[in-house]
Formats: sequence, structure tokens, C-alpha cells
Amino acid sequence: MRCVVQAGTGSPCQNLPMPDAVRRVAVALPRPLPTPFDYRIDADAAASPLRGCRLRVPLGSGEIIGIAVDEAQDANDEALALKPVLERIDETPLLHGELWSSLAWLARYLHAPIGEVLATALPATLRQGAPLPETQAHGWRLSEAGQTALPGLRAGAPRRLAELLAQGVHDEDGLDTRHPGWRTHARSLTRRGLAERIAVDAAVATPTVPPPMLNDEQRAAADAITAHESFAVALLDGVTGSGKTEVYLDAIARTLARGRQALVLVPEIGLTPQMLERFRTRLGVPIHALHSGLAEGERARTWTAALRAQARVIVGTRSAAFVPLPDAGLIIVDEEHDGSYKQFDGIRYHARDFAIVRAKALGVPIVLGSATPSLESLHNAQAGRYTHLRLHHRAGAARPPQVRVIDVRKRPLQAGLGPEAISAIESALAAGGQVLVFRNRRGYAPVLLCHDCGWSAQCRRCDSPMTVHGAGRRLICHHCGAQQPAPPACPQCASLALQPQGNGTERIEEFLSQRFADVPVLRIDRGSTQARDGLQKHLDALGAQPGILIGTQMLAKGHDLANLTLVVVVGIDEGLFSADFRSGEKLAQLLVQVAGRAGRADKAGAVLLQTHHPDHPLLQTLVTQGYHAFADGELGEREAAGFPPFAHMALLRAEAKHADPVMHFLRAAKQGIADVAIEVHGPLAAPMPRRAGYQRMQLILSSPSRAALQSVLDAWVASLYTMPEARRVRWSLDVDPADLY
DNA sequence: AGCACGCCGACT
DNA sequence: GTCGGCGTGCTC
Repeated sequence: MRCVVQAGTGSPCQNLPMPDAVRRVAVALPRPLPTPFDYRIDADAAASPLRGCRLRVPLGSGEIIGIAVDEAQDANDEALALKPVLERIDETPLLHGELWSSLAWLARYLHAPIGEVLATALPATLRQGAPLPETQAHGWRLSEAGQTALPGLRAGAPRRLAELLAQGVHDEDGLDTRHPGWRTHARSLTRRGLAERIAVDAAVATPTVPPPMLNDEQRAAADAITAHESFAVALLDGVTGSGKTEVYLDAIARTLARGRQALVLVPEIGLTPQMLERFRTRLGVPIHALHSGLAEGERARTWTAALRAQARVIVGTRSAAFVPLPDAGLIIVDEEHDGSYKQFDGIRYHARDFAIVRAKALGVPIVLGSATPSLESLHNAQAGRYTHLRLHHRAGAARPPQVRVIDVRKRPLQAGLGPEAISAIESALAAGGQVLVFRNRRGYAPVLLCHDCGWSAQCRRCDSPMTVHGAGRRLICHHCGAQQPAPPACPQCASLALQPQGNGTERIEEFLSQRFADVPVLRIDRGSTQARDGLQKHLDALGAQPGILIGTQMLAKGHDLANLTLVVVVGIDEGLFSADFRSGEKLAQLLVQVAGRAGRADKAGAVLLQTHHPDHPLLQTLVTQGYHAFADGELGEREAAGFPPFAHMALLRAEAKHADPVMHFLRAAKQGIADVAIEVHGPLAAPMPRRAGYQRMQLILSSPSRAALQSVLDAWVASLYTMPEARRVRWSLDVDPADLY
């Protein structure tokens, strides 16, 4: 029986004898379970606040780390039947305050299990129960003995380090990036008593590089952002090269001066060592980076340093949206339109949207920056919910590139390149420039086709076309990674007329390196360049000499190419007619971003867009009137068609080895929605599974009212867990899906 | 998600 | 005769 609190009598439980003093606590577990599980806990272990603390508990035959979602409740005999909490890991809550309530909101909004959401928010080592790491920042300086001994030191690396330290305290963070290998020399100095390691206060800002003078637009934008110290969303909408980063730096510097923390989110490919170094020298504080390339221990250290307010500036990719910000003053989301902010498996959150929720809860300003803002953000700006700050001018004298649409209908193509493109490449190289050929498709050719019977190579497990690699010798499925040799003859009609159709980056590389044999031709894509510094090394090796880069998405931004004068974009036609409602927006953003790579400081650039559909409205509007005109038109179409941001969607996906149970489950699920405010489409075939050999289908829910959709999801998702049909499939829900196919 | 339990194929 | 395949169901 429950212990009932009666009005006016206080808690009667306090008066009852509690010999064993057993209490119960609800624990969120990192498993796809709809609710937290109850455990019993000793009263003394539950004496201090529990909510947000990690607990080690038994589950099934094993043990697991969960998080208490509430304070312990008084319990009676039935609590004895519960399994016991094995260990209380945290004395004080790891998650609390704003972060706790924002995460609780996120779990409700995504209709995801709270335990999975909390686990996603924590760095892996902490999720697995590790103690909070040491985070005190340290620096190095010369000892008094070092000061006197310095002039007498032998020339060499230790002496150079000593000379550096003689200028003042250097923090380890900065030494790591600027003087790799310094630790060996520091050890050698320490052994001789010449240098010493001291704790440093990260909050003291001493910029080593003075800020440039902001132009009027930049100044006005920076002033508008820091005008209020409370929640407000600013859309910083500035063309490529307009100096958005200077606006960020100015706003961050003011935030630091007010004694507050700043969080900067950047897309996966935007977080480069050069960018961190620029922030470090300009802000004069250690920059705490958070990205997928970091070791787990390092991620935990950064997260914890933020929790302890030692980290003042945190720059990170998607997952950095989860860092604690006890002294928050400003949040920035750079390239806010970028698709990498949306997580595609597990908890499908959108880091930009969650950052806005957090800024609101924290009561701090947030800046969304982009040269090609998402239609959502433009819509919000037009509706007056966001302040729209425009930067129209490229900094310095750089002129915008000349964009030309090239009609390749009936033109002879070589590896997908028309005569205009080839001669433009020739003259750009002859003039000493560099050329970027952008193709959004890697591999040699997208499909292998039999010219006689029409057979094409399909992946046996995914039913999708296999991409031709290795100059036509291998077939690879880009969905499941399956590989096989290309067949010598058509498996269907035995014809030898098998032809690779279309052109991937490999085939373009093959052609261009023959055609322009006297210049370097570099292919940059996921197949050729694994690590991010691998790409930088390639670019460094090329330098400013004439050459050709062939690339996919990876080359669309970041990494300055000082001498790039021509960009050729091929293979955009499939993007013009893709079924997904967001494909036009994505293509437009990509084209503008790629075009922005051409023409820097002194050289005007040219951009050629090759297409079989030169009159397509997207291209016409984009080229003649620019991105914002395109966005206005596209928003009109979204409104007419009932798509985001004018409708709100959720997507229920299910998969199993066979189609039948998937169909049964989705049909049954569809039956569960009776609300007339919700449109339900499906079951429809879903995009390729990551796991090969699975049948996947989906249901699309949409409603003009976010509130109506949310309230339907509340009851509906709960019912999915108990549906008998659900047991035969794996299902997942995606609220605000990024794309439908 | 893990993990155990449970019932059918090719191997020491 | 057993090792192991993954289908099914459960975890406070």
C-alpha cells in the first residue's frame, strides 16, 4: 500500500517506525524501455538529493548504470520485492538545473525513453560510471632558477621552450596545439628544476591577436546580439566571406568579459585546428573542443570542465549541445542549416533546435549563423520570432563569383563533362588557377547497366543499385557496404554490353588526370580521404600551384583554397527532381556554398553549373535572383503543399526480415490515430536500411499544429510499446524528420 | 539494446 | 550425440 499524505497532517510516514528504512527510487536506464524502473535504496543512501545522480543497479542477469529521475519515495513492504541499488555513484547530481529540465523536455518532445536521452547527453565514460575526471587547467612557467639559468642554456628544443616560458605562463592547451612534443622538453626542464607546472585560472582572457575593425554591418550585428542579456534568437544571415566569424568573436569576447560561458556549435567538417587556433588567439582563453575525433577521456574532461564552469568557451559538433552551462551567457550555432546537426540514429535530436530550447531555459541570447539559412529559420525570422541580421558585403575586396548555367543537352560528354567545362578548366589552369570539380557522387559510376536487356546491378540484400568502383572492376553497395566483383557478362542475357552509367568522382578523376596530365589531380571523398587532417595534408601538398580537385560534399566548405578560380558542378540533375520535400533546399544550399569557394581576395571566380534542365525554376531563380528569392518561392510551395515549416511531421519506421510483420504493425499503428487534425500516410516503403537484408516501411504523420501532433503522439507512442504486432518488428520514431526518403 | 532461453541443422 | 543458428520475450 502507498503511504498516503493527508492534508494538514504533514507526512505521517515520518511518525511510523521504519526499522529497515527501505525506500524506493525510480531509475532511468540506457535501454529502449518506456518507463524508468523502481529499485529499493537504503534511507541513508537516499539522504541527500538523488535526482540526477548515477546509480549502479542490477538488470536481468547483469548490472547497469542508470540515473535517478526523482528523489526516493517512502515505501513499505512491497519495496522489499524490488531489486536493490548496488551503488550510489554521485553524491551530488551530475545532471541538474537547466540541463536536467531541458533533457526532460527533449525526451517528452521526441517521445524517446528518458534513460536513452540522459545517456546520450553524457560522455561515454561517465555514462559507464567512471568518476568525474580531473579538470583543473595547468600552465607552465620558468622557476626562479630557470630565470637565472636561461642565458646559459645550450641551444636546442628545451632552451626554445624555456625562452617561450620566460615570456609568461603558457597553458598546456595552447602548448599542445602550437608546440607539439613540448612535454618531453618540459620534463627535461623540470628535472633540472628550471620549469614548474602550476594551476591556472582559465577565466582570465589575454588575447594575443587584436581584433580587426568590424565594418558597419558587422558592428550592428554584434551590438544587436549582445544588446540583451536575456533569451533572444538572432538569425545572422551573411553571404560567404562576409565575416560572420568576426561577429561571433566579438559577441563571445563580450560574453567572456561579463564572466559568462559561450557555447559554439559547428558542423562536423567545420571544426578545424585552424579555426580553434583563431578562436584561441583572439579570445585569449583555452578553447574546449568537443568532436567525434576526441578520445573518450578527453570528451569527459571537456564536459566536466564545462560542468565546473572552468571551460569558458566550448566549441563542438552536434553532441556539444549537451554540455552543462552553469555560467551560460551566449550560444552560437554556425552554419545552422547544416544537415549534420540532426542525429540519424538512436535519439534523433536536432542540435540547433535543442540549443534554442536550452538558450530559452538559460535565458541567454542565441545566434543562428548561415550564408544559406534553413527555410525554418527564415520563416521564423519573417514571422518576427527571430531578429534577422543581414551581412550583405564580402569582407575585403572579394567579388562574388560569376555563376553560369551550362546546358549540356545533346552535347558530347566525357566522364560527364561537356566541352564548355573542359575548355574552362583548360583556361583556368593556363592562367595559373586551381579548379574544383564538384560531383555529389563517389565511386566510378552510379550503376552498371546492360545495354542489351536493361539489367542493372542491384545489391542482393538492399535492392538498391550498386555503385561501380575501381575503374569498373568492383561493385559496392553504398547502403550496406557489400562488395562483389563486377560480372564479366550480363547475368540475365549473357551479353557483354555491360556499361557503367553515369559518372562518379573516380571516373571523373580517371578522365581528368589523362586529359590534364601535367597538373596534379586530387580526388577528395570518403573513399579516398579518411581522416580530416588527411584532407588538409592533401591541400597543403597542392599549395597554390595550378591543379584540379575532384570532390563530394567534403569539399563544399571549410579549408581555404586561396587560388581557386573555377568551380564546375556536375550531376545536379537528380537533385532537381528528387522526391523529398527538402531536396530542393539542400541542393540550393549546396550550390551556393560550393560557389562561395570560388574567387578569393584578388581573383574573381567563375562557377559553371552543368545541367540537362537549364530552365528549371530552382536554377533560374537561384542564379538570377539569389538564395533568398529561391527561399521565398520554396516557402510558398511548402505552404501550398503542407510541408514544414508549415506542417509538423513525425515518422514511424519499422523493419524486420520479412515484409509481413512490418506491414501488420504499421497498419495496426495507423488504426490507433483517430484525430482529424493529423494526416497519416502509409505504410510506405522506407529508404534503405543500414542493416542489409531487412524490409523497412514507414508511416508519416503530419499536422499544421505542433501541439496537436504532440498530444496525439503522447498517447499513441505509449500504446505502440504494448501492441502485440510491435513484438515482431524493430521500430523507431523520428519527430521532425530531416527527410522522408 | 543486451541477454537468456529454446528449438532445429552440420560437425568433432 | 553436441555447438550454434537466430526467433521470442523480458528486464524493476
